Amino acid sequence: MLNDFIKSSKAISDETRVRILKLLEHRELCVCQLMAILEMGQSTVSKHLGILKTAGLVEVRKDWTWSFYKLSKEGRNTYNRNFLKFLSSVLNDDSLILKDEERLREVIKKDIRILCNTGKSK
Amino acid sequence: MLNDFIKSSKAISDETRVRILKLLEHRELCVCQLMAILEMGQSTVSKHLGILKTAGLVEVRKDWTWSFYKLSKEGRNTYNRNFLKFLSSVLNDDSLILKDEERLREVIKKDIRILCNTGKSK
DNA sequence: TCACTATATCGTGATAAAGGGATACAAATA
DNA sequence: TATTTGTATCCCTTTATCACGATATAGTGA
Repeated sequence: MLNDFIKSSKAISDETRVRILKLLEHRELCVCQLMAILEMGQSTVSKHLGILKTAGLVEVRKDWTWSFYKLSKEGRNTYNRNFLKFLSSVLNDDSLILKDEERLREVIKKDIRILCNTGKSK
Repeated sequence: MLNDFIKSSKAISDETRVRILKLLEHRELCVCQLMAILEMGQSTVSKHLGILKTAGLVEVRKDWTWSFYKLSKEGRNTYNRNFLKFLSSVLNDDSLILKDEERLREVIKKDIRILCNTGKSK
């Protein structure tokens, strides 16, 4: 109850996680794509996704070896739909969010196998 | 922009502050009344109120020697009205929130001068 | 089976936040 | 002026959070 609410609001009260959620409003993304857009390490991105998943704000779909994350439609947590709806209505003209969307467009042009390979070690 | 959003969401992602905001939905309250309801130290309550005020979620009215806090109607921060509206629609049947409201009813029965005197030292 | 790849988890150091005691301050009172 | 009162601020300790490197795991392909 209160704990669920706190968990969700803590989840959305981090810049990186808000950026991720705003990106996922456009389409599902895997970890390495998010790494490329956010320019952050793999463990960092993965942990943030874990927090969002634990809060019930996103869900995962395994495809081949990739984990594709997307905004959760239902959400076992009552508040999540409201949080996500609220979030979708704001920050759409924020400069950082716009820059992320710009990078998103670049990233999805590329073949995911090449992107993820070059994204990490050789 | 993003920073304002993060600041507001951080402000509401703490149990004590959510309890305060839910109490302020009913009426304005001074620090010592909140101390009595929350059973927390004066500095703790004051600090939380400071965070809420900085985020623009509450505003203060000085009356005599008391600082009465209430939910801010306008809010320089665009998101606050939405956050407060959202908050008012949830947690109304949470057990802790209900208990706080119970205590609120007891507290507002008492003369504020007596309450605040006994609330602290001697 | 062995190596590779994408992701998850663990451990760590740095930073921030929570709670509370002590102190500072401003307004009211004596 | 000295004192009291309500609140804000400072300092300290404990706990949480962030970012990252290193390691673990699970699935794929040879």
